[in-house]
Amino acid sequence: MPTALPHKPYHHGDLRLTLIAAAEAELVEKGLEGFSLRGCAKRAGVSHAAPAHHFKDADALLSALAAEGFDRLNESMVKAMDAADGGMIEKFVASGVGYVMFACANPALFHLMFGSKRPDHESPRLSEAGGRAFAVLTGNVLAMTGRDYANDPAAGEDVIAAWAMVHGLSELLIGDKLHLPEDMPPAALETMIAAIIRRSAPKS
Amino acid sequence: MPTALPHKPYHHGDLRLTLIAAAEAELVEKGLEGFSLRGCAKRAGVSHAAPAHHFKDADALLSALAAEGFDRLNESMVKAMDAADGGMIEKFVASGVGYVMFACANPALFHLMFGSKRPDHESPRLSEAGGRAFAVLTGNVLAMTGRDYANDPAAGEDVIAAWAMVHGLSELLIGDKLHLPEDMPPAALETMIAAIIRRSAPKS
DNA sequence: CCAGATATCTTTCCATTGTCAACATTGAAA
DNA sequence: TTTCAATGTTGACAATGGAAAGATATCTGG
Repeated sequence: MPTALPHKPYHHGDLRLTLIAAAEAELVEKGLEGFSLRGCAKRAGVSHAAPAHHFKDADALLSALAAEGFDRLNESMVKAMDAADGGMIEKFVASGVGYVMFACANPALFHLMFGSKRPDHESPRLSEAGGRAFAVLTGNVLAMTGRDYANDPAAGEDVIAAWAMVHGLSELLIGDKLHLPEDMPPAALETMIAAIIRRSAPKS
Repeated sequence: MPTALPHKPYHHGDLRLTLIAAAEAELVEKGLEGFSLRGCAKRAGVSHAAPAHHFKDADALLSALAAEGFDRLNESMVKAMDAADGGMIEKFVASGVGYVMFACANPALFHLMFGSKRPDHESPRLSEAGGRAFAVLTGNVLAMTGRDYANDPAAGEDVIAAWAMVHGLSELLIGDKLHLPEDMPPAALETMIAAIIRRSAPKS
């Protein structure tokens, strides 16, 4: 057994990553509206001014967290898509379900990613992560229609319709706007979500 | 006594209504994240503590503003619907376009209404105003299908799909996630929105 | 018509927050 | 070893939401 209790080191080690994790915990617990940088510092066990050495300001920390969120959204879509068996339509539907399920599992993070101006959405890290997630959906839609995104205006409409459907569904579910039966089993919910997303599939 | 309906203040004229208007101006200028109660008071020309006599706290003021927003959303949908000529499908599409256009014209307010937990969404004033707007969409969808909302599960799916589509479209447009051509004329945008909403119409 | 009573507004005060500046500690390069 | 940049800490500041208490205008009962 360690005889000497380790005196808290002056330097944390990897405060940057710890702060991002702390920020997510803070976000989940307090919501974006109650989010506090000092709260994150406290969770990480450092003084209130320590984060400044890793993030320019509170919004920069939220930017990093949002970017991680987009990575995980992307992962959720790809995993669901790969697990789906069936034709391209089913892969498309599955990726959409992955999108919605990510939102439902991470409402506060989703809100940060899509409903807040605090993260710097122009930053390369963030816009590229968002672009990758967007590309999954776009790829699936275009694979179904065989259209040319760059030249065929209808292709853009296909993509927008599909994205709007999964995104709107996510927002309404998160915001608890749909008054679904309380006793609805998760499997039934997922089936319903899939059915609705299937409606937005381009009719080739 | 000229009027008698609500309490008529005297000092300021009607600080309650003035504050709601000030809150909207503050919201539009600073966004929800930069919204400040003291800023509202300054706009209204009163001391920073005056609002407390009309609203329990800042969130209560935002609740009142959100409720007004739902009234105006409702109005936007009904007006667009009434102006549309054509069958029920066109009325449905028009009301959806009214929804999206309201969102585009009032992004900050829309964000307050749907993307914030600060307003008390359980309050009767707010939930009833939201219910009225929801009912317009529901009514149109059911009128198209002739389904029974209470008993036919597919009816609920029709409604959710339609709402998710218009709502998702609104969020994506507001959030500037769709990289639409800069030079796109508003009329073309509206046409595209209508075309996308039409996809979500139940196929009876 | 007058004297509380009441509603409205102001001033003052406090805790919390984000950010800045100044200082302390550490590990690593020179 | 010495220096120094990176990384922490403490202390200060202004802005904010909210509470408390005083000031003032309007209403209401006599």
